[in-house]
Amino acid sequence: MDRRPPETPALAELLTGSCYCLATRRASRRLVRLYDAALADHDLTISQLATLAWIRHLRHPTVQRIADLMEMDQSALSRGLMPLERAGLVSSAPDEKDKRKRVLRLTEEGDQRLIAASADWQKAQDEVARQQADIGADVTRLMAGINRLAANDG
Amino acid sequence: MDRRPPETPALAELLTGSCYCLATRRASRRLVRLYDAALADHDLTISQLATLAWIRHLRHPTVQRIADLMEMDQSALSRGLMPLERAGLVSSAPDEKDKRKRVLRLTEEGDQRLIAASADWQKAQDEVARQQADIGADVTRLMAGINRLAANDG
DNA sequence: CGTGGATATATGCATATGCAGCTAATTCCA
DNA sequence: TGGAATTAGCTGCATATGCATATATCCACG
Repeated sequence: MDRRPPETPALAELLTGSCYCLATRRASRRLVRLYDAALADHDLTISQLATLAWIRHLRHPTVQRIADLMEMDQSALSRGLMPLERAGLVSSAPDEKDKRKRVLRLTEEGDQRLIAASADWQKAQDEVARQQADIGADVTRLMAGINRLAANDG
Repeated sequence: MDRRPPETPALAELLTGSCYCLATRRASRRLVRLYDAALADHDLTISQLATLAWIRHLRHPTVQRIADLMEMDQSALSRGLMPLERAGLVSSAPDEKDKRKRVLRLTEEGDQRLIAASADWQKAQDEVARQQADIGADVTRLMAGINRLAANDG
């Protein structure tokens, strides 16, 4: 006899992979594994690479500013910076004009590691595009939809 | 004067949001926040809801089997089960035939919480679909592409 | 009937994330 | 100008994840 309880419509839908949240997270996990592996030689994760890139890009990079740009909680970024500072890739100093803020800066090594790793990031990116040429359009469409959701937030 | 170093093509691409990995992860973070908030009243995360749903669905749910289905590392699921067992929503017993395996089971309360929470999951899912009707197609396309990537793995 | 290889779990270690709450600094306004 | 409201950042707490590794089983083969 089958001891499994009867399915409900909602549970059935959730399990068939049609939950937007679960499906997207799954895709995210796969890609992160792929990109992280591509960057492993540089001892950087894709998240850390992005953080370094933002610090290099901005005129006046602070924790909150980067967190906003990466659309993540400031506390998460704050913690994410720790291994980078520990590794000597990022340094920081309080802002002269606003002592609450912490102004970030890439060290010489941080800059070099970022540049070197970005070449392997490009390889991973190209490889994904090569294997699945439409993915760019797919991701673009998904982000457009997601952005519309966010717009309704406040 | 502008102290920012010159951009490289790769870094420029990475920062403009065209990194498949970062874009997907960002979308994932947003959706997780949204669904987790929708489930907060039930003290469940979207991840925990999925885990409970799989346990309820399978004839013979074990850690590895569910990890495979959710496409995540077995150790991650193993840890994810802890709060569920601690909360009394899931119980387990060693498999009679194969003592290495741990057979999972929903408790009465686990079953009730799952059913109750799935109604709110449906609300979140419907709300997302309502605000962005195309998202289903977007996610489907993305997953199809991602699945093609995975096929090239082994 | 061993024993080596494969399988199922768990743990140590590290990053990734978010929320709540705390402190310091700044800003705004009466 | 002085206190309220806001802003930046941090820390405590909890889950989410993956990799490497240790342990217990199981299984197939000699």
